[in-house]
Amino acid sequence: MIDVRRLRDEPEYRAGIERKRVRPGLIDEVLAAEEERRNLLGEVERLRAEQNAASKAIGQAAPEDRPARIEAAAGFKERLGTLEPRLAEVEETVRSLALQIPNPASIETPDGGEDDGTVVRTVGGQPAAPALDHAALGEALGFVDSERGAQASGSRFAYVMNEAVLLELALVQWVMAELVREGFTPVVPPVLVREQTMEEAGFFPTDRAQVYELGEDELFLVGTSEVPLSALHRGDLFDPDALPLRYGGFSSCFRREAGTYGKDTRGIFRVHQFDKVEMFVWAHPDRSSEEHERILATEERIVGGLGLPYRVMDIAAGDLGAPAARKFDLEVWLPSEGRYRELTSCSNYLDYSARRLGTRVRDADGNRLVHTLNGTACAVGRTLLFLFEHFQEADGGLAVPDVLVPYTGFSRVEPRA
RNA sequence: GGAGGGAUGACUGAGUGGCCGAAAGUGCUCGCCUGCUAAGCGAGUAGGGGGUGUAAAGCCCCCUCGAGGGUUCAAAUCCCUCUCCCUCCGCCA
Repeated sequence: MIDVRRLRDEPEYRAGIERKRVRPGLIDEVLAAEEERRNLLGEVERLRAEQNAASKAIGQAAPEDRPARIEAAAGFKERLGTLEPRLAEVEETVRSLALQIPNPASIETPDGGEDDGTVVRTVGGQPAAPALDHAALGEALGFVDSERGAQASGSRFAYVMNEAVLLELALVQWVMAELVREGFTPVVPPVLVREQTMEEAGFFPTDRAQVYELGEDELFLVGTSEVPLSALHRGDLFDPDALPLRYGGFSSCFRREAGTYGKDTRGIFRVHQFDKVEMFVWAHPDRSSEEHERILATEERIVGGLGLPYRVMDIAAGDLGAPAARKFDLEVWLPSEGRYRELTSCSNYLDYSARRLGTRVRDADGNRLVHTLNGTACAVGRTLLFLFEHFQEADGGLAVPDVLVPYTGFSRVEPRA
């Protein structure tokens, strides 16, 4: 949730919002509702003050004076009875409008939309396409069965099998070990959460269409472990030296992929269910930018450590998503498509999510909201698919990246006869 | 699934209708004391919001005792619903 006061008082804050895609007029609607709220609030508070004074006087009055005073005080109750519901209504209006407003883009974030991100750096080359693309290799080596997946669960579901599973487990273990070395606390979080958790994490109402819902139990399947990780410190008040707190969550992720019909239909590039190791950091508000750099560096160490060629993109304002103020993507070269595709991503939410969560840090001049950041340590399925192309060998076999060999116990998968 | 007990400030914990935003203790801050440290002594110390200040300070007010609603002139305290924690029984591993 945004800071409505800053929206009112700081032109730069408003400008950061306007650089994202916002429905015209929305901002002014919130400000108008907020002004009405404050006017009503003043009235209600004045009445309540009078009522409180009258009630207090009754308590101190002699018993024989009380009946008359009680009768006189009864009037407040009635007047408040009409004003308070109006105030509640206006407050709800402010809230529901404010929830629709995205976090302002950081001043460093480039202008524009999907195609306007800037390349920060490029690491590695752009190898030619191998004999089989990732989907064909997955099928040929018995790694992926999309057909049976579709029979069991529908399109965009797949069985991952054989050595691909061992590769997945190796990836998770290696990545987790790297994170632990960096001071991250490993977590396997709940993947079903309440609506409130979705909202406080910054996903509802804006991304509700992407989320699976279990109506019977009023629970939602998370699209990333970022959601339950954010709930881990809901309402907490930290001492400054407790920060930063770094968590590495491993979980399955579920996404409806609404609005992606016909996109990325081959293989397991875009599926409804995948496993992911996610970084989530609670940072002191003065130091979130350096934490962001640190998360990015960790992502580069992981992707680079696997030997995948990539480039780092500074994502443009219009492409950030509601909660992020700044975001870097790591795009890896996908030889079969001859272009870079997103593999990991890291965002700084500043106080956007922390405001709803009520997570703060003690500070010399008052308590402040903490900043939250998150980044993909390893999107397992998609990482596998890049390996299928980059580590494919001339005979149709697959080499295993050196860093994973200690975890797989084998260094190559032979082609099938 | 059934029965009961509980949730109070950073933490422990008292408080059954007005004198309670809340005893006491711990922690923390400042001061005193003290070769150093520990201990001791004194004072202060909840959060959020609105108003008034150019700003900071200050001042005034409102809300908050798990969450939401209700009763009452008045609720931490009484009633209802929800969430979470604990104990017992049953069921499953």
